[in-house]
Formats: sequence, structure tokens, C-alpha cells
Amino acid sequence: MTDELNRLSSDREETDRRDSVPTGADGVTAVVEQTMENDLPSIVTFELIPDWLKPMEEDDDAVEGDKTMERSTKKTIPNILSKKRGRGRPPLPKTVRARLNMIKAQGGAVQKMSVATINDSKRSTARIAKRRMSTPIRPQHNPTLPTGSITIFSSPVFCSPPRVTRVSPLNVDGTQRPCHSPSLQQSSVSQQIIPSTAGNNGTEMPLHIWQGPPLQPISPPKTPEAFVDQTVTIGSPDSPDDDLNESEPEKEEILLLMRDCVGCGGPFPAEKVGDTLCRKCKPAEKKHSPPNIVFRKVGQDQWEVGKTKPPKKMKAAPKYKKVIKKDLAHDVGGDDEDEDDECNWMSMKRSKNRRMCRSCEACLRGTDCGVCDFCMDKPKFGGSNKKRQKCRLRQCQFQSRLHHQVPRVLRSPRRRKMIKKKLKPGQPKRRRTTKNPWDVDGEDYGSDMDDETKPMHFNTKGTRKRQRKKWNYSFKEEEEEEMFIEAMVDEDEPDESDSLSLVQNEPMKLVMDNNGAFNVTQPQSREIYYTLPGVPEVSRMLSPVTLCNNNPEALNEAGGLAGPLPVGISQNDILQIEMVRVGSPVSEFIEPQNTAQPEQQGYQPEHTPVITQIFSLAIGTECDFERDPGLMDLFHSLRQTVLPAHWVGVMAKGPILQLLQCSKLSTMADTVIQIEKGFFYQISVQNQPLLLMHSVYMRHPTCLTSVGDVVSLLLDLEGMSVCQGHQNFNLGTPWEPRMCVRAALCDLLIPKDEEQCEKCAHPAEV
DNA sequence: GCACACGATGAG
DNA sequence: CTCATCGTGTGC
Ligand SMILES: [Zn+2]
Ligand SMILES: [Zn+2]
Repeated sequence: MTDELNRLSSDREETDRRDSVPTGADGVTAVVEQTMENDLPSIVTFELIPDWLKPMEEDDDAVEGDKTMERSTKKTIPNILSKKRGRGRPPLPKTVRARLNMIKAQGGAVQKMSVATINDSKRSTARIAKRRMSTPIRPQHNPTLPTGSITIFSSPVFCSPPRVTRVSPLNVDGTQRPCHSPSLQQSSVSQQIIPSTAGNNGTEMPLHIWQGPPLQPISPPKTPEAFVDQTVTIGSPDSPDDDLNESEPEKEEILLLMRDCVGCGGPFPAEKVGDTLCRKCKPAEKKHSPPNIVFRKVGQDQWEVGKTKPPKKMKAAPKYKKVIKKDLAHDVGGDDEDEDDECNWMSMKRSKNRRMCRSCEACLRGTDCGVCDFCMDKPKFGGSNKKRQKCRLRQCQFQSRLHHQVPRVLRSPRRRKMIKKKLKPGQPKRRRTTKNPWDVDGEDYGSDMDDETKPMHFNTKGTRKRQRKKWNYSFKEEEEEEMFIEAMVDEDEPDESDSLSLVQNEPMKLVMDNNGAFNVTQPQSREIYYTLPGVPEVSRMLSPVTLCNNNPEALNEAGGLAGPLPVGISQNDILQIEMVRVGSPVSEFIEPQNTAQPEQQGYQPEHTPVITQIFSLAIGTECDFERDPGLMDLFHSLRQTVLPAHWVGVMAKGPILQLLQCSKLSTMADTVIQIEKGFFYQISVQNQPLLLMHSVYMRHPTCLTSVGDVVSLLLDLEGMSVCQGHQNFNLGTPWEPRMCVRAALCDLLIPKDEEQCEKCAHPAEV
């Protein structure tokens, strides 16, 4: 408990902290923290609250409510930015750092110099071997990965990459680069982030800040020189090579000739001209086990394949140090590479390095979120240090072992249940901690008192107390190209209803991307894809979004499939929205979430379909997102209103109040209502605006100024369905799915009893 | 197979 | 010595 208490307290603190933080880009940490508020311990209800909104902040621990705050006392705001030591974030080699500094100070010229120097150095011959086994890409960095979306990491089962891609407009455009090349990311980051953030908050160093400087300038493709610099050299103190070090005070800087070991095939620093075996393969050390295959980065996107020995201990030989360096641009990501090289070549340093790709957002992240379970476990955050794991946000997306699990985010709780079947209907579910850092799971919120909340002695089992936590949402922070938020909406049904179709249970995703589009998708089956064009471009960074829907019943009805819900089931019934932040860190909480939350909780702790939080992902730009009093009022009113089933209000930057039908089962699943300032509204179906002459508009006022108007419209819409268009069987190849084509003037929304509008029914005529 | 707790261990 | 975490035994 204490831990949890601590955590909780820490969470709170964070929020507080956050408040102090100016707006700014730094939001990464801040954002998270803020979310904590939702977690207010006092109420179990939290769980119900759309966890997704509670970004990382809350872990189960936080959720657990009662915690007191021992932590608060201890906790001082840990320096998130502080460098991780030891196994922590691999620090740049001193030399590298020094060089970087020099470079910074002197400018690009330095880089070249350094390079030259290196080359000139004694072992100038080195590097030849490098290219031999080059591979285009490092395995982990899957070229195809959509950079931005979380879905990428999600389990195959639930999400298919394609889908993901679709979800994010960014991905769609293809603008994003699959590769995780640091440079790319960096550049993107810098572009988006830096401008706005510039120096706003002093308190926390925003990610961009520390990354930015070096990156920005260089973000563009690396120059050849840069690569050169990256050469890694290894030397052992003992070895003759040491003399090489000479110029550099630090041995690390030595440049060695890299060769492929005849014995193991791995690259190694040749100590002598005739060396053919790496140290390990030399007589004395040959015993080593089979070499591991490692990848070494040779160029921007090139990787060399090499082999190294298993992490053995290099201790005996004082560590080899690598040298090198690269220009700053690489630094950000580059340093990663250095490190990688080192690790790989050396002997895979082991643990940590293996768990870091160094180029993903997580790896690049320098700060602990302070709100995730792992962070909260840290003493610096007032935790008990039991878990001893890296911040969730810093867990490598590619190599963290914690990661490889299927992100729950993508799974529907229900499915899990079905699979596991461990839980009995009606029984409180156990909360599980997700190992996958990125895992976002909305499940289990309903079970208030889980093991976790209970004191340890309550645990049925033995010595170890099992904590069940879950991440409501995971987000990738960092700006980069993928700045968008994904929210997972799971419609869960009561346990009893397990038998019900899976489809309904499939989670829907709400995605806010850089383009400002808010998308809702259902990962699994057919996707429901919403795009709300209305959001201003400016808001691309990530507009703050607030969702609301206080109607518990509506949720329960979800899909109408769910039968009567058992009282206790509520947790499953709730509409869960998990938010995954892919792009930039959430910078702030602009919204009065506090106010909203309490209310909701009060209303329906259990079913809480309500999602109310505003996130500002904008990195630097915190958005000032303009708020239109009128709209906000309407929004707040809607919040307190029971909207027709599954309609959720979303306050997006613009400001635009958007109403989304979150149930894919609804005929209005693809429909979005956007209310702008002045209450003018627009209805879009599958991203297409309804023609102004549509009868729906005729039936309702031009402006939706009141809740009544909105509800009325929603009800009206519920009586309609989406035009299926006309199927063109002649088009496309046989194996292609049939194409449904809508007439240019398609009504989009038609009476429920009809399948298609007139225009689509008789395309020719139209 | 997963999650937890904690020993182990490299880096400062 | 401390910190940050990785890797792993163990309970589930
Ligand atoms: Zn964290
Ligand atoms: Zn990584």
C-alpha cells in the first residue's frame, strides 16, 4: 500500500507541479502529470472514468485511491531530465559529449575537424571492414512502421498495421517516414516543437529543448561526414593500441581498425595489422559461446551485420571504449547509435543496451514521466523501488522486453476475457499490471478494490503482493512526425455478455492527429473511420480534446447487443477510451478537468462513459486554444446531459465541439457533428460533409445553441443510417472487395429503412 | 506466459 | 556509494 500511496501522492504532486509549469512544449512530463488529477484517489469511480484520458498518469496505483501521501513529503519533483546513470539512459560517451559541446560552441566546422582528426589518427585504416555486411536497415527499425501511431506496436491480432496507418492521416499521406532514423525524427521534432516551445518553461526541460538544439540544425539528412565520424573504435587499455589514445586523454577516443573476426565473424578492433581474431576468439578466449548477431549502424540507414559474443563480461579487459562521434545531428539519435555500436561491437553490453534501440521516441526520451507505474515506483517519485523499471514512456518501443507484449490498447477487454476466461462474470476482475510499457489497457477499471488497493496482507498469496495495475493509456511522447493522439474506445460489455459478438467489443480508436483530424476507428473489424476536418491546422500539434458523455446507459446499450447488465459489471460496460499519445507529449491540461471529473464521478462512477480531459499535446505550443465561451458552455452542458447512446462530445481545438458516435454498432458510427463558434454546425459522414441541402439541416436550426438542439439532432440522426452507396461490381479486380461508390451528391445520411439515397440508387440519373 | 519483486550490475 | 534498471526466479 505504501507504495501505492506514495505513488498516488506523487501523482498529485505532479499535477501540482504541472500547474506551475508554463505551457509550453515541455509538456511531455507535464501532461502526464496532469492527468493524474483524474485519478483522484477519493473515488473508486475513477476507474470508470475514461482512463484513456488519464494518460499515463495513472497507473493503477494511482487509481487505487486511498493512498495517502507519504510521498508528498519525500517527493520533490525529481529531476526528470536528469540523466540516467548506470543502466539508465546510456549517457553519451564523454568524448562524444565533449565533442558535441565543441561543436555547439564552434559550429559545424568542428565536426569535420573531428572527423579528420580521427581519420588521421593512427589507425586510419580502420573501418574497412565495416561495410561488408551492411544491411539496409536495422531489423528493429522496421521501415514500414508508421511512425506515429501506436498501433504499430499493437498486437497483430487486434490491429493490423494497415489499419493503423489509415487511422493516422499522417501515415496515410506517406509523409511520414517509416524509418526511425533519428535524424528524421529529430528534424520533424524540431520543426514542430521548437518553434513554439522555445524557452517557455523553465521548470522542466522539455524534450525538445534538450534534443532540439543539436538536432535542429542538422535534422536534415546527415552528411557523409557524419557517418564517418560515427566510426567506432575499440581499444583495450592493455593493448598496444592504447598508444593510439594518445591524442585523446580518454582512451575512449581511440580509433581502431575494425575487422571481421575470422573466428566469430564479428567486427573487432584489430590491434595489429595481422589480427584476424577478435579478442574473444583469440586462444584464450575462444571459449565464448556463439556470437550474437549485431547490427551496427554504418550510415544513416545502413546497418552492418556483425557478430559479437554474448554479453560476457568485459570487465576483465577494461571496457573498450568507443570513440567517435558524430555530429550533433546524430546526437540525438546519433548518440544512440554510438551507443549501439559500442554495445554491439563490444559485447552487447547487455541489458540495457539491448533494450534500447536508441532511436525510438522512448529511447530518445530523456525524462521520466513521473506518473507511470514504474516512475512511481522510483524512490525519486516517492515509490518503493520494487519494480525498478524504466519509465513506461522510456521503454524502448522496439526492444524493450516489456514491450513486446501486445499492447492492450489494441485489445478489447472483452477479448481478453474471453481468452483468459479466468475471470468469472460478476467477479471483480483483477487488475493486471501491464508489462508492456506501451500497453494501454482500459480494462478493469471497474474493479475497484483490486489486489492492489488492498493491503498486502490481503493478498491471497504468499510473499509477494501482486499489484494489478493497468495502464489506461499509453502514449508515446515526443513530438516527431507522429504527433497525434489516439484514443482507444472500448466498448466493453458485461462479463455476462461475453458470449456476445466480439465485434461489438472491438475497441474503437479515437485518433487526433497532427492534421487536426479526429478519427475514430475500430481496429478490428471494419473500421470506422472518422475524420474531422474542422480542426484548424494550427491545432495540428494536438489539439486539446475533451470528450464527454455522461450517459451511462447509453453506453450500456452499446450496440444494443448487450443484454441487461448485471449491476456489478459496470466496469466492463463502460465505454473505455484509452488514449495513446503518439506524438508529442501532452503538455498541459488546460481543462477544468477537475471540475468535470468530480461531477461525473458523482453521477456514475460505474459506467462512466464520460471522458473529460483536455490534453494539449502540442509540444511547444501549448495551445492557447481558444475557447469559445459559448461553445464551452454548450460543451459543459452536454457533459451533464445524457446524450443519446454512445454519442460523445469532444472539444477540439478550434474550438470545435464535436459530437461523435462512438459505437460502431450505431448506424451513425461514421457520423460526426462539428459545432463551431457561433454554434454553426456541420455534419460529416465518413469524413464527408453532408450537403447543405440535406434534409437534416432543414429539420434543425442553423445553430445548435442548446443542448436540446443537439440532442434533437442526435436523435434525428439516430433515426438515420449511412447511405451505402451503390456497389459497383464491374469495377476492380475480382479479388478486390466490392466497391461501394457513392454518388457525388450522395445524401450520406438516409432514413434507416433505406439502403441508399436516391442518388446512389440511380447514379446514372443523378 | 505474465507480472512482480528483487538481486545484480554498469555508470557516475 | 548511489542510481537506474536489467534479468530472472517465483507465484499465478
Ligand atoms: Zn514514467
Ligand atoms: Zn527504442
